[in-house]
Amino acid sequence: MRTEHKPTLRTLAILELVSAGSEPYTLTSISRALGISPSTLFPIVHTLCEQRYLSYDEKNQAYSLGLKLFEIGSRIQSSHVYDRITEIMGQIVDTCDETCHFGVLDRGDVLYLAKVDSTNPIRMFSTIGKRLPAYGTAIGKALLKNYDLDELKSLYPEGLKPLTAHTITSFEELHQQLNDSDLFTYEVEESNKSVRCIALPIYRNKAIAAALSVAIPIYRYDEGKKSCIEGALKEASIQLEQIIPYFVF
Amino acid sequence: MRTEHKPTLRTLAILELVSAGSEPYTLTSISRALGISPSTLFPIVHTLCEQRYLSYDEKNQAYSLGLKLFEIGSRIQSSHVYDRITEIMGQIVDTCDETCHFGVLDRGDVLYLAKVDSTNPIRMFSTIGKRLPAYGTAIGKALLKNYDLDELKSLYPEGLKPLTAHTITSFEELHQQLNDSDLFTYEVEESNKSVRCIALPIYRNKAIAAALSVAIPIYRYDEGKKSCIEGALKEASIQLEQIIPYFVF
DNA sequence: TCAACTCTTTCATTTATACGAATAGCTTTT
DNA sequence: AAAAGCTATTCGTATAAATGAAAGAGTTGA
Repeated sequence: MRTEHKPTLRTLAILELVSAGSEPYTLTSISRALGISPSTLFPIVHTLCEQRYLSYDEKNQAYSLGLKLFEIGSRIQSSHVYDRITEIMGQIVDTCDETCHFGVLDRGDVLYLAKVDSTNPIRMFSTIGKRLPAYGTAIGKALLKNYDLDELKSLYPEGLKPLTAHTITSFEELHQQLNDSDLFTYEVEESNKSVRCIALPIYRNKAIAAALSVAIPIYRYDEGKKSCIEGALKEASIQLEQIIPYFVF
Repeated sequence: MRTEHKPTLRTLAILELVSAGSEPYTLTSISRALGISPSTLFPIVHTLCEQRYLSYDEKNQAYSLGLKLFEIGSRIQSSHVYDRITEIMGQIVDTCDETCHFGVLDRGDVLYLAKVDSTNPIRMFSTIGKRLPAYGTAIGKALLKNYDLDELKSLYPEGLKPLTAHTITSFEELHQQLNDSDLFTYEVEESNKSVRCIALPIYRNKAIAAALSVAIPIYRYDEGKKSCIEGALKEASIQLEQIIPYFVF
């Protein structure tokens, strides 16, 4: 399993570069950014345009992200399983009226796949596709729950960088907290100021496949809210674990 | 502009194949589907896995869609412009309480980029990323408005296939209807039974860049509803045309 | 008006990939 | 229990892509 394919790497590097940047790129700016000569890039970029993975503005000579990736990416969201997940998350929001997230672990980061927010339904999906270091979030801690100390250290070779003043930065403290937690994991202003989170893992075949979390503005938090959320999360996790065998993720 | 790059085409063909199919693929099944030898595919597919564009289930020896494409695809939805679009669409829904769509023309199809539905906010995005032939939808007609007869014919070389019993299947009739419409375009059960649609184009530099539509169940439709929707659509289009210069699409 | 600059595009040679044949591991069939 | 299916791999050679240099094409500035 030590095979790398340079043409594919080049193609993907272009897509990532263009999708990450807010400014459109020219062929030469892509060349500069990737350290690949324009003559190499030329046919690749043209093919990407032809296949609508990139779009080219002839007037400004600028490449930007095409619609194909949007289309392919949204196929995950169009699946029946995805509908079921947001439906189940909706029940939590109906009960507790707080924002609910669903995410998976991706190389040490939480990747947010779904979000339901009761107070502003129009902007529902604004954080979908975003990522945060797992150690700094409740949902991430749920995903890291079964990691031992060495695994944690190898996941973050550069250490635990703080996201806020409250972020856990010691591997030992993180591991201790993960060990101490039984069902739920918690976060107190560790990724966002003035926000608490409660999360729990979703299992598939006795392994953690995903996690669910609820975020609460700190001023709205009390013991009643906590037990309401924990009840709703537990109930939702039971339902999710019934459909999760069919997950793509 | 006649340059094609086979390695890139192969890479993209794999991504499209795996993302389109509901079943997971093996290396050999990808090989069969694309007519490319497994030994060629081998390093490409491994690289795609390494970069998380594909994921590999070692137990079942099955490749499926990785999370990277979801991540990149959702970057369009995370943009500030996208937020603004859904916000403006939300105003239409607040006024008329009917489902609102936003889409662009993509090779003869409407590609739906955004949707706001007032009655079932949880399943908001279920049709995003989907596509329909433009000639069979109000939103598509808005996008085709400035096409002349020859352009329409070359866009659909295989003719206008009916989606329902009411779909327009004659190029002449379609072109006539596009010519007759002044601001709004209409659809009466041409793509979905029991659904009417009203749409209008969104302009950027005097060219049609996108379109907005509202769908109404036929039993709920009357002249009052029609004028309410047309007023809301017109108002929204003015706001959209102010932000549309910054569109990626 | 000319020159300097940016970007895209082409071309011949070096360099890397693509292919079929063959190997090896695994599961199901006979 | 042997064989006939699958599957993922590896290897040597034919073939195709990558590269830097150089040429167009268009734009900005003096």
